[in-house]
Amino acid sequence: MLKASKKISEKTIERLSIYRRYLKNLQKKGQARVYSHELSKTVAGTAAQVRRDLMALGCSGCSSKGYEVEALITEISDLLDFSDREKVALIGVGNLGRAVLGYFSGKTDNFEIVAAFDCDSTKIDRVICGRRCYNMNQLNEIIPHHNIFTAILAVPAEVAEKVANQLIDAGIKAILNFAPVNINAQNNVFIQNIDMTMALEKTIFFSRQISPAKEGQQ
Amino acid sequence: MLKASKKISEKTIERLSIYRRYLKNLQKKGQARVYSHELSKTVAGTAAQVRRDLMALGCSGCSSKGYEVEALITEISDLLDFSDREKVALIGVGNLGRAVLGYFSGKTDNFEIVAAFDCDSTKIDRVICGRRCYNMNQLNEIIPHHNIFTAILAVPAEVAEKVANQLIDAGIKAILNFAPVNINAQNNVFIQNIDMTMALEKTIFFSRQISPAKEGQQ
DNA sequence: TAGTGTGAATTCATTCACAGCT
DNA sequence: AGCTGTGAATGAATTCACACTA
Repeated sequence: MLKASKKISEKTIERLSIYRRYLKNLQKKGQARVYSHELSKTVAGTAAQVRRDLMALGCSGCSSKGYEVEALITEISDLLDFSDREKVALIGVGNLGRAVLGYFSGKTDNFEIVAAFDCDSTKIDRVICGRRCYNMNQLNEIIPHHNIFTAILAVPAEVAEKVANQLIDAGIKAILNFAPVNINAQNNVFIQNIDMTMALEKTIFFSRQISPAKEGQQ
Repeated sequence: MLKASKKISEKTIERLSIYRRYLKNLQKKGQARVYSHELSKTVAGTAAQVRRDLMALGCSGCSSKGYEVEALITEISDLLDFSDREKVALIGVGNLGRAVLGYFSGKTDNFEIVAAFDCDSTKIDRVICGRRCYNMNQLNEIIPHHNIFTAILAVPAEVAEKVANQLIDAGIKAILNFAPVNINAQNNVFIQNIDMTMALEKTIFFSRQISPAKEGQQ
């Protein structure tokens, strides 16, 4: 866990996550090796870009007949994963929160949503998608107690910043934010936004543009 | 509608969408003017970046005491919107699709999800979140008939590419893709990905890094 | 005085192009 | 022959810095 590894760009981290998902599929199918040009298709990029990304990783098991699937998965996982199953909290169990919970349930092996929180008393203490829903005022017990450092924020925009600050006080170090507002986080906290409205407006915009190019990720 | 305007970058389009949302809030509150440094907070950017973005727009009503809120909204809307309420189709009415439908219902005034599609016969012809759910094999009638050019793809990864091609055949020009696979679209079609698993893995990664910076949008 | 507009400088990401390996 | 590894070139996005304006 003495990772550190000088400086891998965010863009590269994003692509490594996508490569890994694809590699795991290859592994399931029994394919032992991949070429960079094959991986490049998963991110709509070039082979050279893939090689650069893998170089940043430390690259390892490279030969002139492609990369070893299993070695790459191990390398990427060494970088991206800290514990076997990273614990994540979900804040906000409305439509979107429940969908997110459902979406991530079962289909992954390197992280897990272990607790959900809401302030709606009709949800508290109920079990939703297999997760117990806690009261927001229990944040300060449960988050440190379970050693949770990552939270998914799926609350209304009006309260997002306030809740984010509560999360940070409780020890959260990174937030995946679905609320359509910027969270002005103090340093030392990472905010990743998923702004669905912006993404859809952008998509609509390009639906009327003449022959634009491909694209990747918000 | 003879927009064209040489070349506005994707990043700028994204930010303009975000500025507009914020500007509409200001307008509701009755604020008539904004400074670039105020807008910059909505995207975790700098004032200079905002001014550049607005310059790309054509900028208009700028003075030395900030920008006019209403004029900016008009300018941005002239660029981003084509019709009053752009029509969008939703493909896949599972958990995620329903959440997306719920998320966008009512809360917006410049686009609307007018049709939903699924291949699950228990959903077809039912009304879900106020939208009639059609059979996938009706794509070719309904999409051209309603002049729909934008689709939200919320189907399982295994079928995403196949369905995307059906959409393109039906006349769709841009796709907001939630499936965790790259869609290898022919030219002239725009694909915007929202990869929630990648976004969460990235967030988890940074939860353990020492003091990283802020961030915007997938 | 406190903002905007913008050329120039900088930083960051991607692609090229080619040597080296199998 | 067809891949990888990588310095060098290019291109895109951002920030600097300062003249200009009300």
